[in-house]
Amino acid sequence: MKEVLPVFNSAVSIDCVLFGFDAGELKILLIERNEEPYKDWWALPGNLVGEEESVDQSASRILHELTGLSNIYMEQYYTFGEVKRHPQGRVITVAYYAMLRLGGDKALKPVSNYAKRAQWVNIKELPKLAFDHQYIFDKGLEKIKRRIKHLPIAFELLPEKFTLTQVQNVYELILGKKLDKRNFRKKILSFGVLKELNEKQKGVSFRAATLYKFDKRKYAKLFGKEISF
Amino acid sequence: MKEVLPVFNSAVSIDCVLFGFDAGELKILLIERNEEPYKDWWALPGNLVGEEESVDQSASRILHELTGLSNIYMEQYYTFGEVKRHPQGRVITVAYYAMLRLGGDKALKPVSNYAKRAQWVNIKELPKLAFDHQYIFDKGLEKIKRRIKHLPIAFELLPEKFTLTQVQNVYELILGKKLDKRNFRKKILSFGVLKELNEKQKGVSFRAATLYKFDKRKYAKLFGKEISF
DNA sequence: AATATAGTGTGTATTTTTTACACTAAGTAA
DNA sequence: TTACTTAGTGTAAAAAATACACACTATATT
Repeated sequence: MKEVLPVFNSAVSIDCVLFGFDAGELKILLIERNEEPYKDWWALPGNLVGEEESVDQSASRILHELTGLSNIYMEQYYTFGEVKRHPQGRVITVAYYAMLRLGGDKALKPVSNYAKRAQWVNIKELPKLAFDHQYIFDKGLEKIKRRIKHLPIAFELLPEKFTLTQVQNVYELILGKKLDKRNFRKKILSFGVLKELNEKQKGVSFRAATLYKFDKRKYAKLFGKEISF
Repeated sequence: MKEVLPVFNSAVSIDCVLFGFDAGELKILLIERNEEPYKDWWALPGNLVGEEESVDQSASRILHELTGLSNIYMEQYYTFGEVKRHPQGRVITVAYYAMLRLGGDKALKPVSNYAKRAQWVNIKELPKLAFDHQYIFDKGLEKIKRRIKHLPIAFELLPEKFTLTQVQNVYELILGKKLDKRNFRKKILSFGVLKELNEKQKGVSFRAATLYKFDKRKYAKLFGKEISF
């Protein structure tokens, strides 16, 4: 089949902005490159799209290779196609983001050979990034800001059981501003996707907060409805 | 440079959903293909991305080739990357939409050779489309539905001078539902981007409506703010 | 000249949503 | 027992969204 259509015009890659919430900070996963160009620079995890995989599959594969995680919801948000964005040739890149629960257990799996190592980095302390990755990240952050106002995606960053204060922290980190506690709670509970548990936070040296769980069934029904913060 | 990176993994194309409003109907521009595959089928206008143009430039070029129009705001909304979407090989396509003023004067320019002809078609009466173009269109329509609730992009479809009823018609066609006249007017005027003119509609056999103009300066300031319908 | 027709243009009351704002309760640690 | 720290709660005011109906005006028709 390729005989008919082989106008080589570009390679296609995927880049992923993987958000994680840890120790009260919003972080993304960066890799330290082990190859030219930009050897030794930090970059968003990414790779070329395989010939036998869709772009969505490619994004999942990259996530899996880096973290060992599967079945994570990833959302494509933009395709970056400037001619000169890659110094060694034409590469158009499709950007995805995902929100990950960083359980202490889920350490990163061995990263593939194109990277020396991978590391979670606070989004407020990002190093200089390779290629146009800073720009790709900026657009991704904008995207989830808009997104979190309409859908409660923030829960995907939290452990299975969480306190309302934790949820509020995530919102504040993503939106970059303080929210009123009472109004926030009213609103977030009004979505009807949180289940209060008969359980309290443990190991804190002050009054323990009630734990909540995220009700995936009800959450699914929310898609399509619009909600705002 | 290409020596280093020539992993051919896909061709990249652009497909455009060009919306126009004409004779009270919401239409898109379709072309009738003159080449295999899907010869003689209707399809969204599209083409391969050139090696020396960004994907945005490519979208503008395609629009220009088809309509002779330049300087139209086009928005990229999704990239479709299923492996089998093109029967003759791997082609990943980046989809854009634009809203066009269909002045009677602006007839379509000669279409490029890959199409026999181009035609505006009511979105409610689309023929069977080539490739996955029906799906690409569906996603585009969803996108502008969401978009029009937050930004008054509908004006881009209207002639320079228009009546409030025309604006309402566009909204109703895009959203696919009736809106209350009084509430609609209140809302649309509250955006502060419409200038009332000292002029009335002409050539109608009933009470003539007041004409309005769209204030681009104020419109620009709206970006960033959120507004809803 | 009178009338029919078809779309224009307008206001108010009700409900819902958003915002602003401050204190008491509970648990831990000293 | 006291001091400390975070959890948890309600209400009033303002703003936004909704529901709803009739008179006006320009033309065409008789």
